[in-house]
Amino acid sequence: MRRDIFQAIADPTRRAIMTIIALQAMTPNAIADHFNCTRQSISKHLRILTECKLVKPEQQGREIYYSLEIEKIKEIDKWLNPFRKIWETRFNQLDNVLSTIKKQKK
Amino acid sequence: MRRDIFQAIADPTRRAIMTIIALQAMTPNAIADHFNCTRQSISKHLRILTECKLVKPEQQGREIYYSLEIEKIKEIDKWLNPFRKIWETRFNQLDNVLSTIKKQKK
DNA sequence: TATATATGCAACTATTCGGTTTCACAAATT
DNA sequence: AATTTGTGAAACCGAATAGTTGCATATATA
Repeated sequence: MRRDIFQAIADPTRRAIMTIIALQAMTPNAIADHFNCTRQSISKHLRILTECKLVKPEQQGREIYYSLEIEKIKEIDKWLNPFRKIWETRFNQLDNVLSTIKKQKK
Repeated sequence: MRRDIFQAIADPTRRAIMTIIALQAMTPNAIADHFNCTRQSISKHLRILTECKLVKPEQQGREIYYSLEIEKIKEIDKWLNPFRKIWETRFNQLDNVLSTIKKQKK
């Protein structure tokens, strides 16, 4: 059972759940209303998201409110960093090329 | 056959391949040297990465050099944007709290 | 207390996934 | 021309995945 954030966000339904509860915490039933699959299926997705800490359950009476653990999402951003550096460098290089052309025009 | 970037980066081997060829384009054989699985397995991963445009093949004689398509990776960054807004907002709110405390100390 | 509601868990199923082995083909080398 | 080298594709396999149905449990409500 691999269970890391990358595998978690691979599923489109789970990404959708993340988007929905980003705005406000919600119960599994309320979440399931947004999809045309069973509540149990959503429950399973929530378990996976909870296991890798992308989501946090909070019991309130017999209801459980799930909310986004925004800190965990930063890990994806962190993974992007080296690649971001590459595209920023390329952008700067393009910038240099453009300013060189500008100078030549002068 | 689902085939989007999120499913592509879900696999750790594929993420490793991306990191390796980020520095310089490489042939499948050269890439496979970094892993203890068969070249064919790497070839399969490269097919998936190519299909969703995260990687670009360039034939050179009988060799094929694979390089990173950095532009495509930006799509993940783009997906992160709404979440980034959330954590930036929270950071600002924390910042406000801190400056309020500071003022009170004065 | 009896019933309805909210939820998670287990068992099952079809499909997908990552890997291997085997093969085919084209380019380089002898 | 024969052989070696670099590569992709197909067939197969075991494990994982996403979904379902059915059940158990706990909290609210009548």
